[in-house]
Amino acid sequence: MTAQEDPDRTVELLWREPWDATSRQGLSIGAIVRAAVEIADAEGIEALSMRRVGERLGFTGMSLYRHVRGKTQLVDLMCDAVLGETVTGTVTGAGTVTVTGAGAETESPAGRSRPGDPGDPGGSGGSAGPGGWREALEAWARRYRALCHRHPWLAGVHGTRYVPGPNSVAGFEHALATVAGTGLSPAEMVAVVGLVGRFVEGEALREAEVARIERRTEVSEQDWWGARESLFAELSRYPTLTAVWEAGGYDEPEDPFEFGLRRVLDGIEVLVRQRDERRDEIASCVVCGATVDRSGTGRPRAYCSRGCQQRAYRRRRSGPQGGIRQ
Amino acid sequence: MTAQEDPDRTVELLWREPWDATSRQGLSIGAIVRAAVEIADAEGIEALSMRRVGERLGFTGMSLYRHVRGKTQLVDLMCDAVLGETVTGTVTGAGTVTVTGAGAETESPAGRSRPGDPGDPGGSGGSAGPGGWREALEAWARRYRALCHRHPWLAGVHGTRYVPGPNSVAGFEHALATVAGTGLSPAEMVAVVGLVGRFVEGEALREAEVARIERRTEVSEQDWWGARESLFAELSRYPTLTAVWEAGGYDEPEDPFEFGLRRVLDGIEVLVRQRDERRDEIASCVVCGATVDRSGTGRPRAYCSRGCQQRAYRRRRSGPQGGIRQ
DNA sequence: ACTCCTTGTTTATGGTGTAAACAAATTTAT
DNA sequence: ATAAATTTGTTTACACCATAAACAAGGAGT
Repeated sequence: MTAQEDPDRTVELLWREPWDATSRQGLSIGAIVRAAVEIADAEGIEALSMRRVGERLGFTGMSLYRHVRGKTQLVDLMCDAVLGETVTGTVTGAGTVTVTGAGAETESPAGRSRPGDPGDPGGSGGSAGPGGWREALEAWARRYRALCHRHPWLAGVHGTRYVPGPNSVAGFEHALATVAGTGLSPAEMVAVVGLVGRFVEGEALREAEVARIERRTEVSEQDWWGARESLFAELSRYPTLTAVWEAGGYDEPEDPFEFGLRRVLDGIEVLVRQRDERRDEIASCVVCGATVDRSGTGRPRAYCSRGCQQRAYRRRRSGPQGGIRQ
Repeated sequence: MTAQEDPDRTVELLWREPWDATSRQGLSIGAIVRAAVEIADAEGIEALSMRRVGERLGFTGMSLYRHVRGKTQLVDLMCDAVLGETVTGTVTGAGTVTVTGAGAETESPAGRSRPGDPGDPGGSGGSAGPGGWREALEAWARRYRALCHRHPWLAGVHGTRYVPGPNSVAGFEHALATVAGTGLSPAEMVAVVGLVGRFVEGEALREAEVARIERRTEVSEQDWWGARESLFAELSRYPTLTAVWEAGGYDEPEDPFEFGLRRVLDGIEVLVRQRDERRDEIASCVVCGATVDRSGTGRPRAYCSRGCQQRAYRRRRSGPQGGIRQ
């Protein structure tokens, strides 16, 4: 979903509006989002319609439009609501989803999770010392996957212009912290987190689809493929495929998530090791590339001079080149 | 899409039916699929409807149902049609898509590509000697990505029960051949190809979505994020994110595809090297794990005894454990 | 000439998101 | 207290969508 219209209103809703403020006749954003999540969890995102949500709450479908701009915005809110789940908490039951959306400035008592909190989608702890980044990043990936399992529609809904809410950003912050101090450049850190995040989403998407179809058609993946004899008859003309098949390549398949995650993390580790080698070498200015004095103590300098520091600042002010995404 | 109903009919259509057989009043499967691809290419998959396809051909929407079971089957056919494109060929123009579906057994003159053909979606050449697997696999990934660029709906439509057609299988065969002879186990070969394939699809999905939204809303990704000042105001409380931002992590972002592909291939290379080390060591029986005699010459044995070979055979006969997917 | 089959059309059903007009109730201003 | 304004939910309407079912017309086989 894309929040195509009025993303600023979505930001407002996500970050500054109290979701539990019930209107005169009892409708509230929190209730709407919660009902929508319940429907999507139980029957899939394609079963989610404005009418369904409204009627579940005892209203008409159109009543929602007084609180929410439209369906795409509702989905945006659903995403962040769900991303705010405590990792250990129960999930899809009626009203279990924590959708408190109290103001960010006001330290509300029933406040939401903050970056670094054990309750954020990132979970506990940052990078646990040098070399600990891998365990932490892997754990983050697994928690994210578990979340996608609990809400099978989530992975299929994350768009490129998804407006990030507090819970989404908290998770991203945690993941970034995970690879901080590895010697990766800032851009590489962002890329690493994005890569792992999209990997998880991709795999979760498959897994969710398999589960959904198996439930709907009541025929397992294995049975379905086993019944495709008319297809297998055509496959004997492909030598490599046949060889792989006959060598038992499909008897005990690798788990796609486990296999993929290991490969991706291995690939990242290769990069980290590369950067690690150069960490102690001469640093270069981020702007002009000139060598930077290493005083040996304190925070290492990023710029060779005040001039370059200022140039970097001006460049930043002109706006980002790509979106901030999880 | 899932081909939920009557997949055997889809197999029939993909592998054995001639698509160019025009009926009395001029409708044919080939024409239908071609028109559908044109619409989806030009206006996105969400603009594709049975009515649109029918009317583009001068018929009603219902007329299609005499040739195609329903929309999901049509999408399945579209996939394989598009997967059959010559890599170098032109693309989205009217009628350029090669959707010849002549029989597989009969060597039709305007026949489709075969595994290993330079014209298959896999492209030319298998693994180019030892160590060449990486270049070949990378090239395959890039071709697949290019295909997804030409048909932005493709990546978002590949499901787990997608019925593979001849072009799809040819591409898969090629990719498998790419990693044959690396010392990977058959199951690992399948997993590697699946990982890379899904990575490409995932990235292509994002790229397609960005392009689609940018075209529809006429505001670039950069401009859109630049306009989210009300959001940025909230972000200063996240220390790592702020640090990354201030260090210029978003000034020159890594290209997600290039970065990710390198990581994934690096990760695979780690695995390949692991297997390579053990290649010359003592092999173990695939079934019972016992050591296998290495005669030193000829094809290395996979089983320790005739008994284990037979057991493996019976296990294979009972059907596959997972689907064959690209 | 008669029947059967193929193919395209018409009609109908139940679903979707949401714009616009409307009605009631509460809040605010006077 | 009274009137105006605002909020909030409802009704109606529109333009789509996939597709089931009945129907009509033409060709092929006998």
